[in-house]
Amino acid sequence: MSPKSEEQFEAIRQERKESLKVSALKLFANKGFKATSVMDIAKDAGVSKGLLYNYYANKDELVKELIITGIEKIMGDMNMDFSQKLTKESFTRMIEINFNLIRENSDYWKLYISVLTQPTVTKLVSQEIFEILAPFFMAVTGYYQEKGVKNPMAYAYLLGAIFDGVGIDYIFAGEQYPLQEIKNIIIEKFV
Amino acid sequence: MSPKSEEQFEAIRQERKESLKVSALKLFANKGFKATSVMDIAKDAGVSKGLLYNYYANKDELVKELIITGIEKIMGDMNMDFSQKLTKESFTRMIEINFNLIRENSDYWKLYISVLTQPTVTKLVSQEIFEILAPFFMAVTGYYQEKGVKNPMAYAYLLGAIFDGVGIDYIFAGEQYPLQEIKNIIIEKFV
DNA sequence: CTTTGTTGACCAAACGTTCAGTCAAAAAAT
DNA sequence: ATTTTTTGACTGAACGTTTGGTCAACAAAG
Repeated sequence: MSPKSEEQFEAIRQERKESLKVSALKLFANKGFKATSVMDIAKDAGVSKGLLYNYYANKDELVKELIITGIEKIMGDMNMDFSQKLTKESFTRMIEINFNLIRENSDYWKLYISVLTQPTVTKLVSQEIFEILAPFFMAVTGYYQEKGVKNPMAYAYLLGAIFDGVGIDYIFAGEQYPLQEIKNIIIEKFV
Repeated sequence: MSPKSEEQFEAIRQERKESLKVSALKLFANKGFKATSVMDIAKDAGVSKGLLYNYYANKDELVKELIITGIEKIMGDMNMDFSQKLTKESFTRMIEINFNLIRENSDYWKLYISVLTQPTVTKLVSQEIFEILAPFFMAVTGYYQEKGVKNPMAYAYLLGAIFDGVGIDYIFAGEQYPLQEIKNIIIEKFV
C-alpha cells in the first residue's frame, strides 16, 4: 500500500526531531532563545529551514518541548521516590546528583535558567515547570518538617534557590568554580 | 559664544540620557535585551529613535552602561567599607540590605541576572562585573577566614550564589516568595 | 546667523514562516 | 526483471515584517 512502512517513516521522523532538538538545545543554551535564528538551528542539524517547520509548528513550540523534556529528564536522573519520605541518605544523594547534573548537563541548566529569566519564554512554560517541580518541592518541605525546623517551606525554597544560584554562577565562572567545596558546605549545613 | 551655556546643554543631555536609561532598564529587564527594540525604548522615553543614537553609539553600549551603573549603584547602596574587616553586625546588615535590594530594585536584578545568562551580553561586561564585585568577594572571604571555616573562599562563592538564586526565584515566583523567612535562615546559618 | 537638540523617512540585513515543487525509495503493475 | 505509480521527507526561493542604524532637514533659542 505505501512506499515505506509507517514504522520506517516514524523512525526517520524521530531521528530528525531528535537531531533538531540537540542542535536547538546547544544553540539556545549558548546564544539565547531570541539570538538563535531558525536558520542557525537548521544549519547545525544539517537540514533545511523548511524541514524544521514540518516537525515543529514554530520556534516557540520547539523551545517549549525542549524545556519540558529537559526538566523531566533532570527530574528523572535525580531518581527520587516521592512516594516515601526522604532520609538523611537519600537527601544527601539527591544533593550530590544535582551537583553532578549542573556540571554534566550544563546546557539543560543554561536553558532552564534562561527560561526563568527571559519573560518572553517564561510565559510559554511557567505553568508546566511549576507542576513538574511541585513533587520535588513537597518532598523537600516534608524532609525539613520531619527535621523540626521552624519554617520548612522556606528551607525548601532556599535549597531550590541555592541550586539555581550555584548553577548560574558555575555557568558564568566556568570550570574554575569550586563546585565540590560548595557542595560539601551545603550537605554539612542543610542535610 | 554659544547660544546656550555649556552647562545648560549639559543638563539637557544628562536629563535625556537618564530618561532613556530608565526606559531601557525597564524594558530590558521585563522583555529581555534581544526582545527589546531600539524603537521600543525611544517610544517609552517619548523621543525619536534617532535621538537615542545621539546619546549612545548603539544598543550594546546602552546596555553596557546600564549594567555597570546599575551594579555600581547596588554596591554603593550596600554601603560596605571594604577597607576594614567585617564584623558580625556589619555582615548581617549587608545581608539585610541585599535582600531589600532584591525586592526594591528588582529591575536592576533582572537585568543583572539576564546578563549572567545571555552570552551575547555577557561578553560585553563580564570583565567589568568581575572587577566591581571583587572587593565584595574579598571582604566576605576575609570574614569567613576570620571565622576559621575550612574553606573561606567557597563560603564566599556560596553566599554570592544564594543572592543570585534567591533573586532569580523571587523574580520568577513574584510577591508570594518568602523573602523574609529565607533571609532569616541565611543570617542564622551564614553569619 | 550659528549652534545644538531633535525628528522621522529611509536603508540593507535579518527575521520567522510558507509552500510549490523535487527526489529517492518502495510498492504495484506489467 | 522492468516499468510505473505513489508516498512523504525534504528543499530553498520568496514573502511580509521587523530590526539596528543613518542622515538630511528642521526647530529652538540665544
